Amino acid sequence: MEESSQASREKIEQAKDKVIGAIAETMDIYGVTPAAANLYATMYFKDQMTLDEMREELEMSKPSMSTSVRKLQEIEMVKKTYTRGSRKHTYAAEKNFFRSFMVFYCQMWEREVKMNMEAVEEAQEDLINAIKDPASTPEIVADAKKYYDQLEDSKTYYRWLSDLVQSIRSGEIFEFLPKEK
Amino acid sequence: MEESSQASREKIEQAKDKVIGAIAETMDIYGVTPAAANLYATMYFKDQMTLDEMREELEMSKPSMSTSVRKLQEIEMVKKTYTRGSRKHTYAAEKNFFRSFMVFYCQMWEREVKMNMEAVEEAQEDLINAIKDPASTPEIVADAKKYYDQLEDSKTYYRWLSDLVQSIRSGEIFEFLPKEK
DNA sequence: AACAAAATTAAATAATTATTTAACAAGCTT
DNA sequence: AAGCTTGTTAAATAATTATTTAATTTTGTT
Repeated sequence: MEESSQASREKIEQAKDKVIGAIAETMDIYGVTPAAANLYATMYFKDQMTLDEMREELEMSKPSMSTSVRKLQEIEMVKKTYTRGSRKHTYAAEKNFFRSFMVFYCQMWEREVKMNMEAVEEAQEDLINAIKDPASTPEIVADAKKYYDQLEDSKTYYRWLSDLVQSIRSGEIFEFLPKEK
Repeated sequence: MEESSQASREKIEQAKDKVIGAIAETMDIYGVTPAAANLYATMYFKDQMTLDEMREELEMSKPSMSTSVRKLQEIEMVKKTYTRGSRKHTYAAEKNFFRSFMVFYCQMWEREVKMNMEAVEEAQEDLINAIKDPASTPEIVADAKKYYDQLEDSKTYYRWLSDLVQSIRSGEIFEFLPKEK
């Protein structure tokens, strides 16, 4: 053994690896590839990294690191950092989980609300046409009304989800559910 | 044309298809296969369905319907219904999106909190050992402390997420963010 | 402007995941 | 209990997605 302090260094590495493993494993939630999940978890304990350092540390190809970083930037879990002197690009992990939560879920929920609300509105138009059409039998009208009401009901949910997004974005939610208790 | 009311029937089908398409498309969020997503969206406009009706309607294999239904049951977006008389199993879609939201996200977030909290607690133990170890150099101790504090900070987020789950489960959140405005 | 280094894109391969067909097991009905 | 219907499991195939190697483009330095 060249130095007894090496044992402590290893304990630290072990500790980090436990957390890196857990974060990477739960990151499938965020719809990222295993490479991106591992990368974020690794970066979580680093100040900043270049693509070559990532490749070295994860033992993966540079394009894989490049696409992973881009994907992580999209959901704002990684930000580009400007380091003068070095001409390599440097990137840093967002370490504030609250911010990651906000960006990721708000983005996702807004897409869901937008897409589904649009479809619902269009569908309701069609249903109204069927209801108003004099050629429609009473049975058809009843059916159309039933679906119309079901869709109208679903809008309550989409509006609520939209409100939730607003409340997270504005930080209002933390008045109701404080970060520290 | 055998009956002019057919045009209205078609308008209704068109309307449903728009919503079915949108729901199925946004359901990748819930980590289900395309088959399961399509199935749920289709069931959303039906009272209840048997496996054979699903196979017929989606033009897919019965085992595919069987596994899709099971997956949807796991996240409680589909429930088994008991229909006397028929010996075929029948299933119904959960049509209350609030309930689906609750079950899905609470389940997911609880898993994330549990896994990551456990890893963090274990890692912090290791770090304390490194800090207390007399063989550790001052540099090692400083490093270990830095990581310890970072992990301690992350616990604030996990506790908050856990509170959010509680608040959704209990319905308390709807006092702050009402369903209808 | 020319060169070198770094990053990205494209094409090919590898790995994973979804779906189907075929075999099996469980559940009713007579 | 035998036989038919329904549902599930297992193995094989198909489709998709992730990753790599190779080629190209971009960026910065001299």
